[in-house]
Amino acid sequence: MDKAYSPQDHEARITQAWDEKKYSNPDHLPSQNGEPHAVMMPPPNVTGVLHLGHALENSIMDTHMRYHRMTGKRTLLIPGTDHAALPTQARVENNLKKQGITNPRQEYGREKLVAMIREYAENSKSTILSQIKRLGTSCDWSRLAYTFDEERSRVVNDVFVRMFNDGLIYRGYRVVNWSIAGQSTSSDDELVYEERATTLYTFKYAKDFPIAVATVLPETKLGDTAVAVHPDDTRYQQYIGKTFTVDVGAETPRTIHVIADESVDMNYGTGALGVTSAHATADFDMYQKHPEIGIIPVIGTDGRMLPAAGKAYNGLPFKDARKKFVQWLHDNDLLIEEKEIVHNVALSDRYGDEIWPMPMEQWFVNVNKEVPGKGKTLKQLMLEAGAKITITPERFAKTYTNWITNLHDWCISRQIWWGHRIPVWYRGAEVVASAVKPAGEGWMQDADTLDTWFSSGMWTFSTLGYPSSAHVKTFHPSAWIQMGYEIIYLWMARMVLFSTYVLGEIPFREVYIHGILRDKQGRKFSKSLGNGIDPIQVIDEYGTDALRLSVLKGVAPGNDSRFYEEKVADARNFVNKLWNVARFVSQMKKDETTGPATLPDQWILTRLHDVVAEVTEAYEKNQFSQASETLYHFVWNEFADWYVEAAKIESLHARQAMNVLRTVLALLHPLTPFVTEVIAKEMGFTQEEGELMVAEWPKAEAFAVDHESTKRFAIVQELVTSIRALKTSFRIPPSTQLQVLVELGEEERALVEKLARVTLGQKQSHQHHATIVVGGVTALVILDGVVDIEAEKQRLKKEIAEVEGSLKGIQAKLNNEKFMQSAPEQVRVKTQEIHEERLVTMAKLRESLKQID
RNA sequence: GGGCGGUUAGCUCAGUUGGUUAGAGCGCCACAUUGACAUUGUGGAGGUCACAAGUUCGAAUCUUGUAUCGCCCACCA
Repeated sequence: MDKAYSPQDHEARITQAWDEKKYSNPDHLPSQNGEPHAVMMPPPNVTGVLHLGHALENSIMDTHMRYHRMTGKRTLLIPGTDHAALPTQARVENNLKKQGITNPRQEYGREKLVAMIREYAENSKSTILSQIKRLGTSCDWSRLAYTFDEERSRVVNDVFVRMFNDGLIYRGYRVVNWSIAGQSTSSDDELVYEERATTLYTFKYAKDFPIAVATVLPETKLGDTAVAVHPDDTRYQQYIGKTFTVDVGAETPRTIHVIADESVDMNYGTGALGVTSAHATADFDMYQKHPEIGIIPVIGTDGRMLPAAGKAYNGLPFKDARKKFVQWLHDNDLLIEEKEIVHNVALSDRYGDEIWPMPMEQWFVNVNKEVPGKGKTLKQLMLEAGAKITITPERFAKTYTNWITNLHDWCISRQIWWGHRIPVWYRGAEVVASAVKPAGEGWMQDADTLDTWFSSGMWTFSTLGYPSSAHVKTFHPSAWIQMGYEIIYLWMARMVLFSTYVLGEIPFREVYIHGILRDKQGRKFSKSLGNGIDPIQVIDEYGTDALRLSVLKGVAPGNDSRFYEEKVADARNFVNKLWNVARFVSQMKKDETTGPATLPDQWILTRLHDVVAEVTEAYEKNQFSQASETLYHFVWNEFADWYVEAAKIESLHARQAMNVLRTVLALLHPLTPFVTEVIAKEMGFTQEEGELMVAEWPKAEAFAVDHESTKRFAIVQELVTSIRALKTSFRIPPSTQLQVLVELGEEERALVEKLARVTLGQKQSHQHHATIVVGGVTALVILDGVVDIEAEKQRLKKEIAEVEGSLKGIQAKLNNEKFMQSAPEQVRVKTQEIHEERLVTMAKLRESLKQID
């Protein structure tokens, strides 16, 4: 074994070993009797390659999988990628635009552009898959899925047709979010909001119009059909129900209805709202309530004014129309006020341009219509299902419920080309939903494609060969899934929707929500900041095990965390520590590692009993941070610092070393799979590399608990630490062999002498000494000729003051009747024990001080 | 405007049902080249757990309020 662990020399080989063993495929597990335990990997988007967030996800998922696999379950982790319809097309188009192709769709046409996007997607995909491998993720590659492959497309079409026939998917004329740059709709959940300074104009439609309204988008006001006021507003009550004909400088006069609506805030602005039915979501809702007011779209999908805006405006870009209309208002003395305000602007998250509400014919999923045969709406089904899913941390359950409660119909049609084509066919007035072209001549398929979440929402069963049922039956619902909180709405909710509709069951039993990784300053990683870190580069430098450990340690579920190099370096050091412990153990003589247990053995086995129990519980609860911290501490501060040091003492050996190491490797394997595989093979725990992943999970009961030995060893530890501290405080070089008088058993004596570098019980007569009291044992450290007694006097006084302080608190408790009455027995007994021990310590320290005086 | 979360050592963060004198890593100070490891070892300094009130024998932990930072949602024209 090399002096230091070098991940670069081992990881590729171990990955290959895992590939050959195929244990990640449940059909190749040594035991086929385990309980099925399926987890679906959230498929990374092929918009790009993996970033650190994916490294976190893979670490979480794989640690979970490896633990459950070792406990004997039939584990299945399905890997995959997401074609990410609009985001991917946007990425490719934006790249082309940067290269000077201003209108890629016009330039290349549908077929050619789709081919270009496919090429880009395939490239990203293959990079992503190799990155997942390097992260050590034990997924079943034979079941690799892609949201846009043939199998998944078939499921998408099936489900669409079924929902269409059930009346849950409909085509409707409604206001949707339109991106001019992207020439497509966008769902409500994919808008980003930005605060921008803008001008708020207050004006009247005409001189004789009695009510003033305000707007930040004057050009849309050419399409106003009503003014809404609050029914209780005494200023405007007289006008409610009336109509006014106004000249807005367009070709034809406008008819403005004055309507009453509770949603109008009479204290805001003029207390009246100009209703632009066609270009505002809220206004469109009002139009649906009051259809008599009418709707006049004035802006086209290209961002230019429509003929309905009037001859003077027709064809003008909206920005020019804005100027022109404001000028007209000004010239006609209708402009009452111009005010600079900060306004929340909705932007397309992928194309970055302002979103325009536009009325259009689009496809929607109706969430408020009863599902045939279920007697409930999709919304109700989603709420019910949500209650059956365990979400960690719990607080996100509320987030989910709130969102579902406010859910609107979901616009699923997109006007981009990269994605599942809507399986709807038209011929004249006939409309048929079908995966394949209906029989007969003259059928035309809908030109639009489906929202990407329409396909990824079926991920939990589309990956299992649905609709053929055997596989679905075994592995659905998934046992567990992990995801970032930012996709609870986008993805989790949609998986619940499709699973409850299609299969009548929840998609997964448990959801583990993680936060996002930020940089050292707490900023999000982003392209524009240029603070991105390539996980593969981190792996190249520190190794996969170190990366995995560094993103899991010290992080609570659902919380964001910061990523920086020092953390990875720390994890790398730990991995190297483990390696060196193994190296030491492997150098021990074989006969030293068998035979009756020594005191350090009894102590470490007792500790191991507790550690196995703690770590198992932590993994069971997906407390990855807890598991890694317990193991970090045990391996470094107990196994290495005490047990291995004790093992160097010839008379004591360390017979359980192999046993402890074997157990530690198993416990650590889910977190640090590579180094543990290498060591397991080196030590002969496994026949071949790649087998540790199916080793049996350790059982706490396998390790004998010996409280008596633990106490004895604890005294040794405290004694050694105290003597070392004494040397430091008296500035005595550590190598100085002090004489110490103390009553101890043989094993303890050997340990203390070696570890504290002292000689026990040699010199009986002496002039002065320091006193150390631990666990009822008094040790006299002889200081003749080494240090002045005055120093010890000061040290003792400080020590006594400290013990006194703690005694006070304990005594107050014991003298408190209520404490004695109410505290549980366990706590009381413990407190009394400590009290007695402190009293003894105190007495001995005081006596010692007296002697000096 | 509504909802949620954070505030614990110089820094980054754990702290699972309330129970010894609140922990870790990094950083800092001092010491150490001892036969697994300098990707090291040993010892140490450093915290009134944001603040206030309350519940309790006992609060970092539960309740209420305040401050402050952050996130999400919302049709503020």
